[in-house]
Amino acid sequence: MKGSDRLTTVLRPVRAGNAFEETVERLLQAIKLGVVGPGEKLPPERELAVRLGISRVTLREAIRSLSDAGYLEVRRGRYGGAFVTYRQPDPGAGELRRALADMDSAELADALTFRMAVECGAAQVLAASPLSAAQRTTLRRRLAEVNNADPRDYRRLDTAFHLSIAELTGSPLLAGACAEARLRVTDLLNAIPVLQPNIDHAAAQHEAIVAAILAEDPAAAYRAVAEHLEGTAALLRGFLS
Amino acid sequence: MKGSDRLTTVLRPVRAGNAFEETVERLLQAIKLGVVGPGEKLPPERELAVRLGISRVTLREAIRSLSDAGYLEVRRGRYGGAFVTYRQPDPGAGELRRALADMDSAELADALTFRMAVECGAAQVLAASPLSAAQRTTLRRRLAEVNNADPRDYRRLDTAFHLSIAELTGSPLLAGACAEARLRVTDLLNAIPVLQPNIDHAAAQHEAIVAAILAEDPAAAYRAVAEHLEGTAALLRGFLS
DNA sequence: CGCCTTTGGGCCAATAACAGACCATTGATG
DNA sequence: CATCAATGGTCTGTTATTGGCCCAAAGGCG
Repeated sequence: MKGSDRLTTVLRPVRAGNAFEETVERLLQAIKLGVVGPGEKLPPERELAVRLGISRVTLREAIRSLSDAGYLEVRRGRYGGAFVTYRQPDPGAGELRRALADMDSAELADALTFRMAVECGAAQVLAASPLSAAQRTTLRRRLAEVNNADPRDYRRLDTAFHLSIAELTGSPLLAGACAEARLRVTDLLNAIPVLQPNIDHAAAQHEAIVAAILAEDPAAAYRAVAEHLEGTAALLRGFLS
Repeated sequence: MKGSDRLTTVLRPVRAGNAFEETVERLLQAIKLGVVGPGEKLPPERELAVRLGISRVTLREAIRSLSDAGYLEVRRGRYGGAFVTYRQPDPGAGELRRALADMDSAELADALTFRMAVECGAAQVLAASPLSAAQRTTLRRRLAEVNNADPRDYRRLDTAFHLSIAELTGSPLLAGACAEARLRVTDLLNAIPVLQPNIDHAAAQHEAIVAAILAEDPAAAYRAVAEHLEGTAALLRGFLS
């Protein structure tokens, strides 16, 4: 990006697509990030439409298309709803190649850079502020959850852990940015096989991140998060070249 | 924000308003951030509509309303266009109070936290990567521009300096996030009188930021940016209580 | 069993937004 | 002074999106 491209930075597209497409994308995010886990259901259409700021008709079209694509199963009547049927595919090396093929290298670099900046920033901000007992507890609980995760739930709880850090700062804007960042690489992350050595390694790094935040040491938090993210980033970049 | 509010983080509104409102907002950003300075003109309608991803009709309505509000002056014919007439008001203390009244305290805290995270992250990412000669030059030039700024142009060049850091990372997502963050506090910043002691103080901090980045020292970059932003943040917070 | 509540399903009329074609104005330039 | 190219101004028909209303299914409860 050239320095003179300031116009491009600010005068960028006002909307990413039409309401239908954006809604599909958003719901897919919720599903793939595991915000709504397998077997759970989305909020009722009427409520969800309000949350998303769109009409119920548009929402229903989006749900319909996700249901056609096999992500959701819709049931009518009381206690009905749109239930998540999606499970992360068990990834092989081919899976990752395929996922990477959907993304060009500039886009990948953008996403990785963005994620690095925003997650490091969030962790430091959190570490730089005095933490309440409740915040400490939440952080420790999320950490314990990832560490005890069933391998099938690993990605979901890992995401939950990372997002919690941003949410604990109390800034919805920051939490949204981290969710966005995570999302840009989810398909890739989900395509990486979850192996025990990787989990152990990540667990140690997660511990370091939490320790730095609890110690209210921003510099250490930065180092811990940067190291953690650099790991997967390097792995993904490696597959591209 | 409660930890269980993950739904709120991801299932947030798909669009902030209708196309017209969002367009007005975006153009106002470009004007207030000084991306298009006083006397300069916006890109031609046809081109701008493409950039913003909206129809020309909608864009024209937005331009019309900004022109009615006195931000723009539209001239027809070749070499015509929408020229920026807006100049930042010379602020007094009352100005700041008024600007703060438009924002509740949660919103302000959100914006300040977001800005802190995202600008610190950007500076660190930039400092953590090997810099090209061109990048170094751009950075130094922007710094010199702020330092030599006519007081009337100070805010604009200050914004340019901060945005450059994010842009130099080469990540449009990150640059967009920084622009967004800056924007959330522009009205407040513009309402703070620009006094010589403040300029001198900021200049020293800007020097420190650039020095840290050029030295490729992320930790120092974090400290420098955090200190710089904390200054204005504390000032603004002070006015609220 | 019959009713009630919650939830998805369908439909319709009104409005927003768009794409594209064409007109009008203006200043430079030959 | 006539022409041309770039630019804003206007119109028209089409598509997307909305809000509101009512229907249909399904499970719980008296």
